[in-house]
Amino acid sequence: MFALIDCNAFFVSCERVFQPHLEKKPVIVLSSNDGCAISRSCEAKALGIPMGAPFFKIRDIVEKHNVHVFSANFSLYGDISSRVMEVLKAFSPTLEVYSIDEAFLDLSMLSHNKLFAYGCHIKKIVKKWTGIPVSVGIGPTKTLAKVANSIAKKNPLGCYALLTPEKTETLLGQISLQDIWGIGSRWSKKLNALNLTTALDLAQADPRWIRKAFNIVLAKTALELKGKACLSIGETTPPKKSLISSRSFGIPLTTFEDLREAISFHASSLAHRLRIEGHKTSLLSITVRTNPFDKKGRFYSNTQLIPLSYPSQDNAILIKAAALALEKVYREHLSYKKVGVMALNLSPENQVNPSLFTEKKGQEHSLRRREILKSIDHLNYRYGKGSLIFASEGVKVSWQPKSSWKSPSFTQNWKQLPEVS
DNA sequence: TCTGGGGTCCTAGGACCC
DNA sequence: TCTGGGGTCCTAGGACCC
Repeated sequence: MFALIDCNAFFVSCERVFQPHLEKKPVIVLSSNDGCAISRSCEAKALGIPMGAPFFKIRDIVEKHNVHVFSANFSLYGDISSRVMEVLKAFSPTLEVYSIDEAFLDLSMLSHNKLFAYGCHIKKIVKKWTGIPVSVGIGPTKTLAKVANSIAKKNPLGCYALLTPEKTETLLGQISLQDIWGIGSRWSKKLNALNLTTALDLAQADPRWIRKAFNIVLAKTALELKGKACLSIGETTPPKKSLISSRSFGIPLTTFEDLREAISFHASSLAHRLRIEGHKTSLLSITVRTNPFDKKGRFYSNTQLIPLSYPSQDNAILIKAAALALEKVYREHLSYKKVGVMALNLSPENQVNPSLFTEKKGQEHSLRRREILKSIDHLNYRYGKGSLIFASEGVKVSWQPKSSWKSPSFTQNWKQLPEVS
């Protein structure tokens, strides 16, 4: 049996932990650049603010009903998330952190009649120890635990266990396909066209036919709905396969120099994250694009792959490669809205695979580089992010994303600790 | 005026190998 | 006139997730 623990309106709940006066009030958290609503309290949902709504489209509701608005504060949410996960670890030998606000637990050590009470207990303890409200869904497969969780969200107890095939069948008959984990809008449309509309329809379809007509992913979902577990619980988090750093600009940029600064910033930030994760990259990819929503301007988007001659985690190497690639995709007279850099082909940093052409001198050089980069990381850790940067990143930062309503870093910065008077 | 960021997996097609 | 079988790797694109 699996349990899925999902934090309720997670980002909003994080803000509420440190600002309790926000309880029972409509609250939303915006995405980067204050773009879209990505977390809503249930009061905000009740006002008709949809998930992912662009802020300018809901501004009227926000002003009319005094909705409290926050810019995303991801360092705070990440920190609260790890506290929640730490608490959850105590409830099962196997915990899989699925996302910033969700985790699966293996509960196969419990007998069926104890599951529901155990779920309620988990909910109570997490709330008490972290301040975060969660919902608990329990089922014989991950997909069914997800279904149970969506029911738990509407249940005043915040917990629901899907234990018998009869109950499961009745419920699946009432759930439409697009509400099932792993089935998005495209596939549900295709399935509807084939006369499959409820989760039960898919559960009763022949998985071999699904495999043929669609793919292996959907066939597994169908089996999972039937109660046959195809997805196991991951005991360890597998190493990352790619890293991305990208941002939309606060105001559109046009000049090559401005874009190069933004690209350099992302390349630099990737190099730093690679060192933290203990990885090197041997393939970079940069992407530039104009505003896809701009009806008047011509939409332009382009990507360039850049193989490196050897795996690296050095800011200077990544910056140079990315800036060179920018020359190939940059077009004049366009208003760019976003750029990003991706690191691919990751390998462990300690996997020594010296270049055929690297001489002894080169080895010494790379040792020195490693010390320099270590010092940079240390200084930025001690004096704060961005204290020491590469000049190519630019000092004025023309592309700063908007962030007008960010809460203090309550748990990461001594100067911003909440005060009690 | 104003529309996020960071990931994963699968598939098809092309280029290449012996 | 007649031209194999069995593979791998890479890339782009499409779908999905939170």
